Amino acid sequence: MSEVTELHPGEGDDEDLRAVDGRVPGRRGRATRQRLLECTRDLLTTTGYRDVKVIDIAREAGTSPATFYQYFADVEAAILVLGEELAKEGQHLTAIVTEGSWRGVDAYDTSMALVDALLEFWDDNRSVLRVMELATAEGDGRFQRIRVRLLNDITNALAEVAGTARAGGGLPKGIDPMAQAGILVTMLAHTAAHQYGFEFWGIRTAQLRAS
Amino acid sequence: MSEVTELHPGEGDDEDLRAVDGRVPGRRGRATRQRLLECTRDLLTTTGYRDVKVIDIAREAGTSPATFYQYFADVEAAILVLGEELAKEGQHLTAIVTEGSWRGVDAYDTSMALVDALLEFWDDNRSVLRVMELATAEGDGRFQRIRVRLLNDITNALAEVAGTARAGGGLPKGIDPMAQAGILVTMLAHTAAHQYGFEFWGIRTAQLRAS
DNA sequence: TCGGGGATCTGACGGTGTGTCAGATCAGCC
DNA sequence: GGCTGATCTGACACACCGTCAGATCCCCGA
Repeated sequence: MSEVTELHPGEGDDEDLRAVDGRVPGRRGRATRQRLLECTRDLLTTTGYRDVKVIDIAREAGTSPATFYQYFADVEAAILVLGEELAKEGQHLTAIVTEGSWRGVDAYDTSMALVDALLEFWDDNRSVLRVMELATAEGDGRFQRIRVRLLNDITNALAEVAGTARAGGGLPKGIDPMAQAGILVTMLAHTAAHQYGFEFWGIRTAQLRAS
Repeated sequence: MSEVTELHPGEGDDEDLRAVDGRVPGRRGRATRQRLLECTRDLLTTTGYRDVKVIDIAREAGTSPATFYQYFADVEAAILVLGEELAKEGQHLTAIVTEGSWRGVDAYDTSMALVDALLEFWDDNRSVLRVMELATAEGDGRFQRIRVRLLNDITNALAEVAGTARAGGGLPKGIDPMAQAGILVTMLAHTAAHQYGFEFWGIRTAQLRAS
């Protein structure tokens, strides 16, 4: 559990990304694809999800719509990839949980660090994440899977800690750590999203977490 | 606080709904408008938010796109109205809080009733509500206002109860009841949305609420 | 250095959806 | 029946979608 790599065996370093026709893109192609992705993300923060048009992404990226379709089936597919990137990036958060100290007073600091990092992460990527929420809620399995993967990394780590704490008598038994951690994360996310007295919740949940 | 009506003075019985050109619709017009609204809701449960097209709504309602635009500026405007309807309907939930008993063992039952009602409400209207969530997150003030109004009715009631409980020493002080209730509701909503062991959370939050 | 050939891009097109008129249709009333 | 305002819609100009075939670019071997 100390290694961060190789969590999803079967996938290579890079996803087997391939253009629409099944070809494996070269350097130039990957660059274009990346540019497209970044423009998608930008537009997503600028414009509402419903108003993100392929043509705008292409224009922004200095290319043509046809090129976009060379790499993505539709806008959602692009956002999906952005989500996958986030899932990877989110593993930094796991590190905080696994590497931090959860003994005694340290637990509080670790909690705070986690909450801060979580909030910052969500804040930086809210535009993508909220689409993920919607798509998941609408039953889109692809997004659902990524969402679960993203949350799972954090959740697993938390669950482990919670398990330890429970063993020590600090936490009540019979509470599914998964569900608990999942809700906690969602809660934090929404706290961040809706700006309900930040500090307050940061502290409260931190205390809760530290049990 | 025993009356349910007249919570928003200044608004008449019906909103001053008027067609695109400023006219006040008659009987037929209102019927068409309503039909359009229902079809919008239907399509929203059937199709993804991004794929709800005016032309489909119109077709479904047995009318033409032009007619739709007679009553709504765009699809979002229609959904907004659906949201307003929900805000009104949601006041039933308030009744549970204000009219239920919060003394002793009864508090548990009341909690359960509230949670059940809340979950059912969210479940029945999730398609509209999740659009509200997204639009709110995207900074759309109109949706944000409705969302707040909807939550506020419940939140206010809960906050009052919480205040009472606090006076009785059952709850810790220093916790903003607003924030608490708000999060609670969001939490429940997401619990419902993502189907994390329903029963479990129902019980847990109920206990929490009953302090 | 100079092609050759695959990788990459794009113009162009048919199809669908948008939003707005002006005019057609309808419903209630004298 | 015929008038009048309310309601609806055909038609249009415009925008976006998604897909080709072919143009362009770039790498690599000779």
